[in-house]
This record gives sequence, C-alpha cells and structure tokens, in this order.
Amino acid sequence: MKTNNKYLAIFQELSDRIKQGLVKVNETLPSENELAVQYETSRETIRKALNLLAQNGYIQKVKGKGSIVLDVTKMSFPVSGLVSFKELSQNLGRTSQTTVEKFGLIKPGDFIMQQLNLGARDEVWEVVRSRKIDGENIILDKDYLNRRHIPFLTKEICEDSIYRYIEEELKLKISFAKKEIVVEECTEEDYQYLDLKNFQHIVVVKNHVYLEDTSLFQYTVSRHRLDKFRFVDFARRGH
Amino acid sequence: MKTNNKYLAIFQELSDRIKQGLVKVNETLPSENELAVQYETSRETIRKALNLLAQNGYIQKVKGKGSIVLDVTKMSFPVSGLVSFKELSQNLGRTSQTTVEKFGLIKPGDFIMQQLNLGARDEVWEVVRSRKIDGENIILDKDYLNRRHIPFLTKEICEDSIYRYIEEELKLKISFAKKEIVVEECTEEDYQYLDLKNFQHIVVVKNHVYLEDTSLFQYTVSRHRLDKFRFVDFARRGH
DNA sequence: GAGTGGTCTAGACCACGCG
DNA sequence: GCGTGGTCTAGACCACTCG
Repeated sequence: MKTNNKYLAIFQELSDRIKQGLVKVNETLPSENELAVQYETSRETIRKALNLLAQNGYIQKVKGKGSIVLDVTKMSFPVSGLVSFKELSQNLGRTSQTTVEKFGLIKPGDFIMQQLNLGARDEVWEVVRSRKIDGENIILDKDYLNRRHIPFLTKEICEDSIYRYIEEELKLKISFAKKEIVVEECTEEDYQYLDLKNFQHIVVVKNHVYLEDTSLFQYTVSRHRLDKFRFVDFARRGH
Repeated sequence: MKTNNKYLAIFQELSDRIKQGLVKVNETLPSENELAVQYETSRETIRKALNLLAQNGYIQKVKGKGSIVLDVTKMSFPVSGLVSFKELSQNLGRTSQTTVEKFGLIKPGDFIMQQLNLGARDEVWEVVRSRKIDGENIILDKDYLNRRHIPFLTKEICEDSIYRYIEEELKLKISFAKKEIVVEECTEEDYQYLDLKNFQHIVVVKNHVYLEDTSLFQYTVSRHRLDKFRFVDFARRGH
C-alpha cells in the first residue's frame, strides 16, 4: 500500500493493467527506455518494476526483443507464497466460515517443542480451527504459536484472523515460511471435525513461519480434504 | 555455469559457503559495503547477489542490521521451481530407474489440443514413463510435446532425460511453467504401471511448460503415489 | 545498424537499529 | 551519531534480435 516506492507503484500500475486485460497478451510493453521517460525515472528503477512483473508471471523478458505480456487469466489464482486462510477466501470470493474447535495455552509436547525450537519453560498457544466452504467442513488448521512472540491471544481473534491481529495490532512483521506438502492417513481428529466422506487420506501442508528478525514464531499444520485441495504456482527455471 | 556474471559468481560463492556451514547460522554476513570492497565491485552488484540469496532462503536482510544467515540444513532441499526428474533424483542421490512405457507421435485428442493450444494439423510426442525408486514404481510421468518445437525424439532420449536433450542438443531455453498440484482417483493406467498397494488416490502435478520466447511447448502430468509424495518450498510474504 | 534488455559503476539520500 | 540496508540516478558497455 505504500506509494513511497516508485518501482512498487510502477509494478502495481503495470500489473493492474495486465490483470484487467488492458495490455494485449503476446505483445510487448514499451521498452525500458520509453518507460523511463514516461514515468520520469531512471532505467534501473523501471527494471526493478519489470523484474517484479517477471517474477510473478506477468511478463517474459527477452533480450533484444522486449518484455512480452503473458496470459495471466489462465492462472486462475496463484496460491503459492504465504497467505492466511482469511486472505485466501477473500480472494476466492467463496462463502466460508471458521469454527474454533480448540483454544488454549499449553505446555508443548516433545514434537511441538522440537518444531518451534522451544525450551522446557516455554508455552505455546494451541489453536484448532475448522473451515467450512460451501457448506462442508473441508480444512482443519492446527496452529502452535510461541508465547514469547504472541503474549496475548483470544478465541475471538482466532475466529477472525490471527495474521491480521499479529500484523495490524502487534505490528509484527511476518516474513517467510518453510513449507512442506505431504499426504497422510486421516486421524481420529480429522474424522471428528471434518466432513471426510470415505477418504482415508488427507493432504497436509506444514509451515514453519518466521518473523522479520528471523525468529521462528509459529508452526502450522493445515489438513485439506483430498478432493478439495489445489495448489497453483508459477515457477521459473533457474540457470 | 557462466562466470561472466560477477553477481552470479558472488551468489554462488556465498551460497556454497552457507550450504557447507562455513558461515554460522544467525550471524550476519559482512556488510554490503565491506563485500563491495572484498569483491572489488560496486555495492549494487553485491546487492544483486544478496537479493538472490534472500529469494532462495539463504539469508534474511534486515534494515539497519545486516544480512542474517538462515538455517538451510533443515530445508533438506527445496523441490519447488522447475526441475526434471533426472536432475531431481541426482540431487537426491537415490537409486532410480526410468522405464519408457509408451512412446510415439500422435494426433492429439481434444483435451491435449486444448492444453497445448494446438491446431487441427498439429502432432505431439506422447511419452509415458514410470520411475522406480528403491525398488518400487512410484511415479508415472506423462509428457505431451508439441512437434513444432521438438521435431525429432527417440525412445532412448526419453530413457535418459528429455530436458537434457532439449537444452543441450536442441539449444532451446526452457523458461517457466505454470504448475498445479491436485489429488485424483487412480486410473487403470496407474494400476497398470505403478506399485500402488491399496491406495485409491494419487497426487497429480500438472505442468504447462514454456520456452524463452513464451511459446508453450509441453504439457506434463506427473502422478505420484500418495505416501511417497513430498513438496518443499520456501515462501516469502509479499507486502 | 538501430533498438532491445543485461550488467556494472560511483555516487547520492533515506529509514532504520543500536549503543 | 554511526553503520546498516533500501531506493534512486545518469551514465557506460555488452549481447542479442531483427530488418
């Protein structure tokens, strides 16, 4: 939202135009020199903006030719990166509902202690939430938050969005995550909280989430019913 | 492998050091100004290298402090991005074996025509390969390659690596892919070629792969046995 | 040969963390 | 106040595409 940054503003403007289809797919953008004149800035600043566009799949830069606009409509919606459920469902525009199934401050067991690099004295917030989409409980989110970073938390916050609270109220900066996707057998807990039909397996997304100062503050497990799971990504081949 | 690029060379050197543990986790790298002196280059060039390190999860840059080294050992290895099976299994260092189950030039059906944006006259190479790891057939790869881009192909090439052939022999530049991960019910074909035990579902990774000139040349479906599937990624939260 | 993007430079000013 | 990374500039040379 900051408009201090010239290159971010340019990136926003160009990506919006591409998303809205105002620029034709497979045609080139104006050259870097032209853009530099148009935006009254230097070429390096334009290049920063264009590199962002390329990283996010909006354009393909070809040496000697120009920056070709890619078809971004077919992507439907990239769900890679680090996005909270509330942000995700808002983007999807689907009716969704969150139920807090478990909430409390606990002394972590060995597994969680290890996942969060905790000492014997540390406490964590344990939050288990089910997500209902189009009338079915489909996702079970289990969060473990280090109390050192999140001293205070309520059930009401968890019903809304933990990330919103952390970023807007606590002013902490969530920075990056190590993410793992695997498939596991359903547990009793899954059957208890989700509408699982006859599925015996469940897709599990595990996240270790870090703050800007590189401290690990959250371990999250997101369990998705097989038939409703979808992960979309844009990948570049690095040379 | 090119060492023309100063910033790439610096990125390689620094990432190697971090991977080998020669730099301590949670300590900072030398400052950008120091590195600029050490490598006899300008600060912007150093910053290009450091940005690459940050994007790939090696460091976290903090304003006013420095570039903090992250623990890259716990990542095992990120399998995101765009990597062929041969490259992947080499990185894993596991015994693996590829069997070409089907190979030929076909007139594509409606579905493949749509996936590859083909016309009525176009032909595609259809390649079905099973991958045996540690004695079990676990992955079924189905590739569809546009003959306009790959005029010639042999079974022997498919037994080795199609990507190696495309990049090293044909000198084509594979550039980016749109990737989707879902879970589907097993098909007859899955049961025929894979050691599926009693699993009823299978993880499916679908890729649309593009060349540097943004032309779509390949549609790939990679079907993984549930219990052996694992996807690891490093994600940054964009603001 | 003209135009494109890719790399690199040497400087400048700013916002932030820390003592 | 000092050092850090973040942004921005104006210029340079190169490799590449295309007519």
